[in-house]
Amino acid sequence: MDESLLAPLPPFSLLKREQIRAILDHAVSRRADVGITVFNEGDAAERFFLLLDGTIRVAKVTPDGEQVTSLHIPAGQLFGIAPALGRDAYPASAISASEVLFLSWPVSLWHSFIADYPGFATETYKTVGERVAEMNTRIMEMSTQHVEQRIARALLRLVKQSGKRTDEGIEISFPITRQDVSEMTGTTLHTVSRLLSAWEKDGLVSSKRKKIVVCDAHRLVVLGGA
Amino acid sequence: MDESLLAPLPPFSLLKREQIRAILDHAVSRRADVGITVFNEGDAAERFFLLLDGTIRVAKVTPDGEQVTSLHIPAGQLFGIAPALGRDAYPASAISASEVLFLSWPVSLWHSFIADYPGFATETYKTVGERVAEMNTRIMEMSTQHVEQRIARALLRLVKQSGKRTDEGIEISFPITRQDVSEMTGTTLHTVSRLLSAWEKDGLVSSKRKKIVVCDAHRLVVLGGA
DNA sequence: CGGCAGTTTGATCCCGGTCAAAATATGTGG
DNA sequence: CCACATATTTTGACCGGGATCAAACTGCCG
Repeated sequence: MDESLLAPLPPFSLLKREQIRAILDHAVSRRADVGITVFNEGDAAERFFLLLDGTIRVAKVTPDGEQVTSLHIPAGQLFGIAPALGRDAYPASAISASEVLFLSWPVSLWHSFIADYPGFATETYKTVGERVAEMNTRIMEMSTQHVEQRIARALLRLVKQSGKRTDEGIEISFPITRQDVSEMTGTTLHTVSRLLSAWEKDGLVSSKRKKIVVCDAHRLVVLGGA
Repeated sequence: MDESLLAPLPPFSLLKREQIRAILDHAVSRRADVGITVFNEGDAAERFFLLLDGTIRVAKVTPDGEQVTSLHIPAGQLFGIAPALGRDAYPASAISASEVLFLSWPVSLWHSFIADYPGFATETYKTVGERVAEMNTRIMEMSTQHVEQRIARALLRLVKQSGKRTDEGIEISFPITRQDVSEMTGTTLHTVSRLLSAWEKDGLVSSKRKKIVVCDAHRLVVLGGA
């Protein structure tokens, strides 16, 4: 495990090489296939995590078994940072949305990280702030917008966060089903399917099984409502 | 301004009397009538606040002027804590939902508060954590539940947070209109009105103009879905 | 080639939004 | 204290977006 992996990431950007080395020496690394649950909502928050590669889906399950995806976490970000918010249980589950590679540390180290490494706290809370802002926006969207606009925005968010340029357009870099999109937007896979079909006919997107490519982001933005 | 006002509040509970005195000496206090905007979404985050009395409504406005209420803040809590999350602008507006009394400090003091007063940071981030959890729940509700359940839960949340026992039941302690409830639940005042009328007929609630009393919380919980 | 996971498409229904209007409080100035 | 203006609430009629139900279709993997 090389220090240069962590050096460019926000939480560690202000640290010296030997500090990063010390942090790495305490880390446990793990790889997981797509669809693996890293931790479950309600579990005792015993570790916190850093995603090195892949995408993590943060979801809650309703009493009657329906999934609701509240957030996607791209490579390079911390996740499962319950201890930073004074919680002793994870408020949601973390599931790999692709093959993933991540590090983790016991929460007992959290306070020493904060104390010993300047900038670590600041940078961490900045990502918390971004996620709060994103959740706030989601709440606003769900309250006021129609399904079509919500799906358009959801795709744009994914594309911005983890899109890969291809010759057709920008592709979402992890496998994603209609069902997944419906869980992000509070609809049904049927509605998502109908909409994507229509958009494909218009040349807005192009999708295969578990794959979505946004061809005309600009028109999608318009659909989502300036 | 007396130190004993702050002593029992979470962010200050671990501090010594003279520390609280020092904090108070830097504070500006202000009173405001109902409906006053304390700060606006997008404003430069120059101060952070502590609500001493009353209730604050946190809201965003959609591009086309519709309001969405994302949170209610009860007396005793910090608000406008953008600096804690590394933001330089407020992500939402704060409007008084009743007559309010609050203190505020310039953000420049934030870091010294954190550095000088043990427990202040921890307690602050704990409330952030609670709000994140609440927003998460809101997102889940909006995704999966029907209007009736959402309104039931919204009322229960308000009643839990700032309910006052009366002989009829538990009363929401600040003036609240059908419109307000609709902005919390992403519906229309018409639907809220119809529902409250029906519930009143069933003896679940009792409401006057700008006033809602929950008479049978238990049955409301059932309506909201275990 | 059979079977499963994911997708598409059609038909139908109903919750809750929208439009419209009246009824009821509250406040204000004369 | 009354008359009028304004804010809030109530109620009815109607309609449409999107959920639900149902069934067929299309890769893809063993």
